[in-house]
Amino acid sequence: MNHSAAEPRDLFAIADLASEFGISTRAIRFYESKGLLAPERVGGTRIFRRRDRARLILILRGKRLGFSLRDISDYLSLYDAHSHTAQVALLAGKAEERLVLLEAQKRDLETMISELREIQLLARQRLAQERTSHP
Amino acid sequence: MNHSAAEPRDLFAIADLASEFGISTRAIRFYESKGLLAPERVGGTRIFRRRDRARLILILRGKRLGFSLRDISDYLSLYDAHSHTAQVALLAGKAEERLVLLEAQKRDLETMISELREIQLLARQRLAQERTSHP
DNA sequence: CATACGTTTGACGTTAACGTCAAGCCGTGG
DNA sequence: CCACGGCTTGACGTTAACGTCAAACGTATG
Repeated sequence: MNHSAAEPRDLFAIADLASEFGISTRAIRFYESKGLLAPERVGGTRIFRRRDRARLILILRGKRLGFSLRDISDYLSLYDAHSHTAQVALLAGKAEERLVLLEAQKRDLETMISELREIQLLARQRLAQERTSHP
Repeated sequence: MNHSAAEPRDLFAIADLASEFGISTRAIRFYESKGLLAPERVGGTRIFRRRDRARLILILRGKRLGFSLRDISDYLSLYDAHSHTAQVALLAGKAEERLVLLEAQKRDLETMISELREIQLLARQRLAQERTSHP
């Protein structure tokens, strides 16, 4: 019997992660070149462990949030132990700024959607009008 | 006595709009080159009216929302009368997609902020610990 | 052994949305 | 008249985040 229940893998090739997250191997190598990842090597080949995979997940979340790789790099370094409170506060500040932005965007977008709905309504009315006037 | 109460201006130079909205004149010319604006000309000089100014406001809102100039162009054309319902529906779709995205981002960001707060808490504790162990 | 596959590095290309000159036109003030 | 400020077009530069080859290597397989 196995000591582990789920037995999650610990070793990944670059293509494994690429396909799992729907990104290119080029992107992953690019992140490494920017210092966001540091997989081990066997010969020349990159070997990724769960830790690297976790970092990649954080990277992708950061990207979804619209942060630059530079920002994400700073963020990741907070997970690497010796984070200074000042640094953390700074990043938390950036995150909150962006949250405020997001909320404003959401309002803008809701405005936009209702404008579109109104235009749509008018267009539909126009169509109906044309049909009744050209029978 | 004037027939208008507020008497809003109707003619603007490119620099007026640029400074009003905190963008460059280059940007405005760029938007025109992409067909998003079509100010009148007096000689060679662009003259913007309220209508152009209104379009610029829509452009900037679109940009805040992360839409490409191409998307914004489509959106603007909806205001130019003959919008087809299909087009409107398509853009409303895009807007809603993005709204869903924004809501997901907001959740992601809230997660991120609480992570940062936690890291900050740990860092503070570590600092306090160091102070008591090195008096 | 041949070939096929996955991997590597390196170099160059790409896209969007402007920024940054450069050179020239135009009307005004002194 | 001449300088000045604001406007014009045109051309080239910039940045981020990869994409797209190319050439070479290692290894597993028939």
